[in-house]
Amino acid sequence: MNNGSRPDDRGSSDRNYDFIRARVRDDVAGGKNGGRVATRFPPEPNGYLHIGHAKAICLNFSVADEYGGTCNLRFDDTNPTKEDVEYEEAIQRDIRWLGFEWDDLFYASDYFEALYDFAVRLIRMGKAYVCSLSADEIREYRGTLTAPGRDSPYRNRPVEESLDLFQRMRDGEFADGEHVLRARIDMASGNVNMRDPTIYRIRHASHYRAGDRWCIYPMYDFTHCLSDSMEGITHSLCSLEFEDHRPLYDWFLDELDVECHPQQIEFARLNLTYTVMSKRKLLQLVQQGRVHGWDDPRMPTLSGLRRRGYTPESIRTFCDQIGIAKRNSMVDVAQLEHAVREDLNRTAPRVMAVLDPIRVVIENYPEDRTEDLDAINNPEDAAMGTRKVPFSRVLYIERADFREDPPKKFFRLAPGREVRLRYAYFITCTGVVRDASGEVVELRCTYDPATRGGSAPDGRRVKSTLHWVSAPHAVEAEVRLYDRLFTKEAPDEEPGDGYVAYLNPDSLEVRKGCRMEPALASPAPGERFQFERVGYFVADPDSTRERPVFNRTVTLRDTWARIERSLASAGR
RNA sequence: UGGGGCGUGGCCAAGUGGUAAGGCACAGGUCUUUGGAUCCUGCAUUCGGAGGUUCGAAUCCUCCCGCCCCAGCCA
Repeated sequence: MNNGSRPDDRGSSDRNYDFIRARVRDDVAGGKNGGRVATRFPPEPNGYLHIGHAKAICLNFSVADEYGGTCNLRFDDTNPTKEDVEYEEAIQRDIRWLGFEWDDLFYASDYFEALYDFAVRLIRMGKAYVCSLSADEIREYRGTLTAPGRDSPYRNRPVEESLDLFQRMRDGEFADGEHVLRARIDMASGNVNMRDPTIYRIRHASHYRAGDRWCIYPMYDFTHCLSDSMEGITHSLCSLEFEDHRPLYDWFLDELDVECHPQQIEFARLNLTYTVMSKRKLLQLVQQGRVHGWDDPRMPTLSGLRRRGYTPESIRTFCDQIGIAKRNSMVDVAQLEHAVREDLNRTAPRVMAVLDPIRVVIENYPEDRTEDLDAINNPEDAAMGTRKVPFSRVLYIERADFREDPPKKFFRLAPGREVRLRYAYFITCTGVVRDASGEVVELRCTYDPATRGGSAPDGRRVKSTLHWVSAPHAVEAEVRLYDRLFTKEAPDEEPGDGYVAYLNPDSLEVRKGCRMEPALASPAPGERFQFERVGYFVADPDSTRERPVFNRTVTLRDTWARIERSLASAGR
């Protein structure tokens, strides 16, 4: 295994063991499987990976890594009508991006021949039979949650007849739905999964990998456990809803008496506030055009988070912090945001960008003069060095950083007030210029030449520091401000497709005409920055030479916004 | 008396009979050329509820309550 090794990998650390790691640790200590650990991540290539999958990916790859084991990637591609190579490729890309590399790459579809043989063996043993009931009839015979089912009239079909029928199913002699192969278990079981489950169905559909070689396809329950077994998986980790399937998983492996019998262990899947996490709903958002694609930065998909500017490191840290347990839970998205902020604070270079510019003229600064001032690239990391930022007579600052009539606790620029321009000078506002409608369109200021670099020789202090951009040197850019996709914490809890009603109409705000320092002229797509005092941003692939485009990953913690809010609610 | 799970602070989550870790959030304070970051402090007399066992219970027993999953020829 060769994933990005982290400083805080378990092993020798003082971290707690979650119940799965505790179990693996005990199995290894007890010499089970010869002390070998083998896991796998088994997605169906029918959609894009999301942050919930990241939890499973981190678990499987990390557990293997922590015990010197292996972790495979296996595509559970047993339903030709839903799967596509586009999804397969996206899944591989996203796992690698997250920082993991699988030991072996497998496909359930490569096991079709072996799986067919296992099915034939079950028929010979009298443990499976071809059933010719219709889908509706099978449902009817299955009984209900509280009433036992009834035996299919085909349940005692002679072995030879089932064998013949199964062969002919494979040969394409029957139409979809005419027959099905069923395991012969117990129609009265309290566990509905054990009531003679279907293990093969006829599907005259071409498979994205197997082409038209097959017209019968194995079902998940049958395929999954045997695939795990054939791969020598020791611990088969999956989500809670498969708990009821474990007896069936075990039944197949026991009846077929295979060498390797993996232990299935279930854990709770991840739910995040203000988003939805089901592939079906995400697909619907894409298909209905409610977002711009699987990689829309508002999506909880890994490709969406990547485009949003999330780092793989921050997602891994997040997965580590939320833990693994069996109770259904809903993690606050603030926890995810905390993880990126923490990572980006350490690694993102600082730059100055004005998202909602207002002109500032420094009246006592010479018209034709330009200075290059030194700015620190990252105060958290001196090794990232410094850069030069041009300063001139005409600048832009953030419109929100000026108030003609400043409220209490507003420390920024106001008439007669002196503030610092970061890395530049102290300036004092001397007046405003209005347009015909009376709106302030320009600020007039003076600067103190003695404060070059941002500190006053006389020890004079100012209460705030503003970011700014020199107008003649500014790069014009587009900035996309993203917010949560839904207005409700748990849109998923709405019945049916009710979640759509809670889409946040303000989840995307496009700002054009933003002004940035020259360092932002031609960013590489995916390059991340902290716009000082504003937030973390990433260059979007839509960027062009003439017009860079940035996506807001997450805002900085904003104490002023909080004060403003409490001031407002205090009823002034 | 269908089967299978789960209940620890606002949100995650350790804890497995010896007297409630940690993270997020929140609230104060420190520091600061980002109202960022940092650092400090506070934040469950109590573990769904009620009984019981015990010197001692979130942990063991009994009963009760609540929530989630399962009746695809999906995974």
